[in-house]
Amino acid sequence: MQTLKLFADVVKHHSFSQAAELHGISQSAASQRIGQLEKKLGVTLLDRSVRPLAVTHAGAIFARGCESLVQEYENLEARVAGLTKDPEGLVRVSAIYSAGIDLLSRARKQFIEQHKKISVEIRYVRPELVYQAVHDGESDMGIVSYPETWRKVDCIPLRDETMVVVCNPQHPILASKQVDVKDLQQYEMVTFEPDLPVGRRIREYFKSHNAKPTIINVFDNIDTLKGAVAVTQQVTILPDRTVMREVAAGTLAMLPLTPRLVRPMGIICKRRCRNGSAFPPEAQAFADFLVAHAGPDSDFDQQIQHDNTALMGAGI
Amino acid sequence: MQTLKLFADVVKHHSFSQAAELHGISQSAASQRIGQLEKKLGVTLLDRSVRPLAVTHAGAIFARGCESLVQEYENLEARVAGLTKDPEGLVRVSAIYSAGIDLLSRARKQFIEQHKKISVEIRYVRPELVYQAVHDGESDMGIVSYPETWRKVDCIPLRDETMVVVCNPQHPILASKQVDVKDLQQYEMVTFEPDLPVGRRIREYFKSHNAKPTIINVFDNIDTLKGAVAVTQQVTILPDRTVMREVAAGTLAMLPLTPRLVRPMGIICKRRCRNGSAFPPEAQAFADFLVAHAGPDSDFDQQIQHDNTALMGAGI
DNA sequence: GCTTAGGTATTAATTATACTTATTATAGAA
DNA sequence: TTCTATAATAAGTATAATTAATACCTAAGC
Repeated sequence: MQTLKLFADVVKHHSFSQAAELHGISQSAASQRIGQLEKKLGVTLLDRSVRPLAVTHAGAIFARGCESLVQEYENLEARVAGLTKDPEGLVRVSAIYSAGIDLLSRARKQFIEQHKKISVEIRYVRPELVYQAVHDGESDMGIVSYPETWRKVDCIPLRDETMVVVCNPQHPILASKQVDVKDLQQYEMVTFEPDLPVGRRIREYFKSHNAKPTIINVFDNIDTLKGAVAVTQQVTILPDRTVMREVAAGTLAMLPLTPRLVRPMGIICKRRCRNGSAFPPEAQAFADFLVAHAGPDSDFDQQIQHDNTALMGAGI
Repeated sequence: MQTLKLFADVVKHHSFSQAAELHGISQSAASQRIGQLEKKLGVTLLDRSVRPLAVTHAGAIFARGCESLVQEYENLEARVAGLTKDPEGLVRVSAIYSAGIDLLSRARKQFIEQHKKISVEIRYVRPELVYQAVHDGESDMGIVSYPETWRKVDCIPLRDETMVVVCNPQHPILASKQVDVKDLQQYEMVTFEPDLPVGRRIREYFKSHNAKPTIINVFDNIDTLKGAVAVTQQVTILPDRTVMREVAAGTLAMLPLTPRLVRPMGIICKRRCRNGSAFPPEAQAFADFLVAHAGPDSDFDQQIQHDNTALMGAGI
C-alpha cells in the first residue's frame, strides 16, 4: 500500500527524489521500490529517458488507480480506528414519506436502543427536498426511491421492494391469484403523482408493456392511496412491505403483479461520504445499521413475517 | 495488500490455519501478520478467546473493506498488465440521439485513428433502450443524460453540459444579454417530450422556480427542436454544445439561462465493469478516451472553440 | 563539444521485516 | 480431567528494504 502511495506521489511530482523526501526515505529506496513494482506488474510505468521523467499510458492509469486505492484505504483505516469509542451525537435524516412506514420508524427505534448516545432525527419530505437537504448539508443522509446519483450525491443501495396490486378485500380482481399488467385495464386505478419518481416509474412500466389502465386519480403519498382503495373499487400499485400490516389485518388485499416491478430504495449522502471520512461516525453507524437490517441480504423480512403472524395471532 | 487479503481470508474461513494454508505460509506467520495489522490500526479485529474465532464489529467492517480493496487492486493490476499489447476488437455503444451531435461522432473518429485495430459501433436509440441494451449485454456501454444507476448499471460521470436558451437570430428575446426562467413566460416555447429525462428535468426546473411558460409543442430530439425554433418565434432550451455550430453559422442564436441548468452526461456500463475485469479492454479504452476528451477536465471545449473560429473564419 | 547542475540507477553493507520450526497456552469436546 | 484442535509465543534464519556512496544520464549553458 505504501508503495502505491509512493508511486502516486512520484507521478504527481514527476520526481523520485521529491516523492522519496515526502515519504521520509532515500531517493534510492524509492527508485528500487518502483523498479520492483514494475517488475511485478511486468509493465513499464515510467519513462526515465527524459527529464523530467514521463509517465507512460499504463503508468497514468495505474497512478489514478493507486490514488483511489490509497484514499479508500485511508478512509477505511480512519473509520475502523474511530470505531473503538462508541459514537455519539445527532444524525439528521431526510426521507420520503413512504420510507417511514415500515423501514425508518422501526429501524430508528432499534438503533437508538443499541446506541444510547446517538439521537436520530428524521424529517419526512418530498423527494426533491431530500436531495436538496443532503446536498446542502442540512441532512447527513437521505432515504429515497430510485436514487438519482446525477444530483451530486453518492448512493448506497438499500433494497428492492416488490410492487404489488392493492385493493379492498372484496374486490373482484381477487378472483385470480396474480395480476398481469394488461389485466389492470379492466379496472379503475389510483396511483402516485407523475412528479414522484415512483409515479413516473409506474407509468413507464405501463407504457413499456403497452398497458393503458384508467387512472382515476393521483395522490402524493401511500396513505392516501391506501385510504382510497379501501373504500372504493379502485386498485393501486404499492410496495408490498408498506401494506403488510393492512393485509394481515384484513383491511386491504394484495396480489402479485407480473411482470415484476420493483422500487429500489437507497441511502443518499454527500459525494465522497460513502467511503469517505466526510461522513460523521454516528451517521456512518446509522447507515451501516440500515444496510445490515434493510439491505439486500437482511433479515428484516423475517422480522416482518413475525410481526405479522403476531398481529394475526392477536386477531388484529 | 497481501496482508489485507490474508485478513479477509481469515475472516472468511474463521481460521488462521486455513487462511495461512491458502496463502502458502505457516499458521504462525499468519498470526503474526494479523497481530501486527491490529497493532498498526490500534484496533482489535478478532476475538481469539472463542472457538472458532469471532470477528469484532470493527473487524467485520475492515474485512469488507479489505475485500473490496483487494478486488479493485487485482482489477487495476489486470488492466494495466493487459495494456501492453494494444487492444483490438469491437466496441458496441448505445447512445441517446443528442450525444452524437458534438460528442460521439468526433470522439469516435479521433479514437479509431489512434486505435486502428478497434472498431466502434454506435447505435442511437431512445434512453430506455440504452439502459436495456447495456443491461442485456447487447452494448458494452451506453451514453445517457441524467444517468440512473438504479437501473442495475454502473455509471462513469462524463461532463455537465450547460443549458442555454435557443432561438432564431432575429428573435426579440435577444435584446437582453441573458434570460431568467421567469422571462420565458413571455414567449412561446417548444421543448423535449416529458418522457425523456431531459424533458422531465426542464419541467422540474420550471416548477421549482415557479415559472409557467407556454409550451406549444414537444419533440423527442434536438434536431427537430432546432428546426422548429429556426423557422418560428418560439424558443427552446438546449445544451450549449449542441448548437455551437449553428450559432457560429448564424442560423441560430443562444443566450445564457439563469439560474444555471445543466444536463449531466454519463457513460453507463454493466455493474462491476467500472473497476472490474468484466469490461473488455477495447471498451475500457474507449471509455477512457471519452473521459479524457469529454470528461470534467478535458480540453474538448477548447477544440470546439477552435472549430468554431475556423468555421467563422471561413464565413460558414 | 565540453561542462555543469539536477536528477536517477546501481552497488554493497546494513538494518528491518517476515518466515519457519518448535514450543507453550487455551478453548471446547469427550 | 484429558484429549484435540487451534492460536500465541519465542528464537533462529531467510528475505527484503534501506542507506550511503558512486556511477550514470539528460538537459541546458557556454
